[in-house]
Amino acid sequence: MYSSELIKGTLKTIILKLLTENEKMYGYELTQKVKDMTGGKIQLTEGALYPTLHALQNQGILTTEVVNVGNRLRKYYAITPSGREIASEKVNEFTDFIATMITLLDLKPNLG
Amino acid sequence: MYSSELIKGTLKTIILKLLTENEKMYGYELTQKVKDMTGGKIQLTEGALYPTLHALQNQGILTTEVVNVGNRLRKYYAITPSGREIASEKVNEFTDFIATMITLLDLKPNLG
DNA sequence: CATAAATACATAAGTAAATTATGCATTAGT
DNA sequence: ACTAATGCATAATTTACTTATGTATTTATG
Repeated sequence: MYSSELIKGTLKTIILKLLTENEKMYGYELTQKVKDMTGGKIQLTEGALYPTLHALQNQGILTTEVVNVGNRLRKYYAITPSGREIASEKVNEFTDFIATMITLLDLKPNLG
Repeated sequence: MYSSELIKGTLKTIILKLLTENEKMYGYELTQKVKDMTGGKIQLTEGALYPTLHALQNQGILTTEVVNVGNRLRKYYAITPSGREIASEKVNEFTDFIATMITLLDLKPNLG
C-alpha cells in the first residue's frame, strides 16, 4: 500500500478507465479488480468509491443497472459516450502528468 | 496546469528531491525551479509550500539559514542526512506508484 | 517618475477528496 | 456455530491542499 496522499486524485481516472474496458462493473468488483491488478498495492476504500460512483452517475458520466444475484443486489455501472470522452481526457492528463514528474524528479521507471 | 487533485501528495517528494540535488534552496527559488522545469505545468503555491517547509524543518528533515540579500531576507533550506533517507524513500515510492499506475491504466508514456 | 510586476516571506480561512467508522444483509468457508 | 467474504451505503473526521490576505523590497515599464 502506498502512502495515501499519492493515490489521491486518481480514483476517478481509475474508475473511468476500467469502465471503458469492461462494459459494466459493480462497486465491489472494481475494488477487487484494482487490488488484483496492483498486487494489493492500491485498494479502493468503500467510503471513497461509492460516493464517487454516485457523483459520476449524477453527472451523467455513468449509468446504473441493479441486478439481483440470488438474494443479494448488485449495482452495475456502465460508462456513457460523454463519459468516454472524460475518461480519455483524464487518462491523457495523467499520462502527461507522469511524464512531467519523471522529468522533474529525474526518474528511471522500469517499464515492463 | 494539471487539475489540482493530481498534484496532491507530490509536494514533499518534489521539495525533498530538489534539495538532495541542490545543497540549499529558498522557497521562492523552489517555486521558480519547478515552474521552469515543468514548463509551467506545475506551479507550487506559497500557501502550500511555506507551511510544508516549516513542517519539514520541525521534523528535522530540513535545516534553515537566513541570509540577507540587500535589504531582503532569504531563508535557505538544506536537507539533513535523515532527510536524504526520507527523500530516497519518497522517490522510490513514487516510482513504484507510477509503474503500478502504468500497468493499471495500460498507459504508454513517451519517455524522452 | 509613478506604477506595476517580480521577488520574498508568512498565515488564516475555506474546500475537496480522501480515510475511518459504522451499519445492514447475504453467502461461503472452517 | 462462527468468521470471512461479498455487496451496498452513509456520516464524521482528517488531510493536503487552494484562495485570500498581509508585509516589504527591488526591478521593469510607460
